Amino acid sequence: VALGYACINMSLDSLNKNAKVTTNRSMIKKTFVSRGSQYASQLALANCQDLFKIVKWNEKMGIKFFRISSEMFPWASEYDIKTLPDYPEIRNTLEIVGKYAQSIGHRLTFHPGPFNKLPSDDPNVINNTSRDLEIHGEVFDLLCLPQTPFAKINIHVGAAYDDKGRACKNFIRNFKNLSQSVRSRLTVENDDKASLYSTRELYNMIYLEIGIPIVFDYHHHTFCTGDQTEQEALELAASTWNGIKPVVHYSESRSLEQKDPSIKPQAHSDYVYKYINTYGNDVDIMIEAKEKELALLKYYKIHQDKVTLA
DNA sequence: CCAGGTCAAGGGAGT
DNA sequence: ACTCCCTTGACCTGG
Repeated sequence: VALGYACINMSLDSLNKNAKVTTNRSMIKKTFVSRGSQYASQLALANCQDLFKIVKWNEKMGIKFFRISSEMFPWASEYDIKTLPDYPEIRNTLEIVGKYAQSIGHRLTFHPGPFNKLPSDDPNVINNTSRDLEIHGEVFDLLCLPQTPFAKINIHVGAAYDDKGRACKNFIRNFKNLSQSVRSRLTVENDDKASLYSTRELYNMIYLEIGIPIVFDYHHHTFCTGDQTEQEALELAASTWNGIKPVVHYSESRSLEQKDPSIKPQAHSDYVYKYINTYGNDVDIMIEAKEKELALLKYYKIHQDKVTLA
């Protein structure tokens, strides 16, 4: 069981402005319009170089699991990465990072954003979604990571349109048009509202049709159980990974942590406190907490007697 | 240097 | 019809 954290390293990101280490350099549209992919290239290269620093920092701390930010290439949908002025250096950097990560057993994953809507009927939406997913596949290929869900690209189904059966059929049809680079890595995650997809629904409507693994999210499960216990849903999801170690997501309620009922219950806490019960299953746990690796290390400290980092 | 306003995308939910 | 929220806050401007 490896513990992981997502996208931002607080320890390195909160250094002073010139020294900060981050993979999230970005820009608003106005800046992209005026400065274009030249500037995007600079930001992307700096992001890739800092990814290496984060992975090395993780290794030093004993952490073996990290979610890469989808903002590494700002405005990536608007250009071809291979045409960037810094492409040779970017490619070289990513190859070094990925091979280093593989050599030390450090797992890297992606979680593209909520605008990816594979169930859509709108060809423009499908184009945008495919484009975004393909970029994630391309970056994993540049990192020389395996075309398996070990390097997962995890998304939500994304829509129900009052007809989950039809939505999932669309999802599957559009899935089949994606490249091998994406299809081989794609996973789906259970949702945090009853109107969307429980683990059981993902199993029946997605996994049984196309065999892609399910990421079980503990916190989401409490809002959308599909009439399964936590253990049942976790084990159903874990059964879909076909030899690759499953990933689960863990977070706790911010509303309870901050003792503020006005915060919506789905929001994530700064830290996590409870022991994460995996019911004896060998899984990697992505801890989704606002304080990132600090939350991970604190969790490890609290539960040191029964938890290992990796 | 800082706080406050703003920011690509699609869908769902609350107003 | 409008606004906010979501993977993951970060960018930019005006003071």
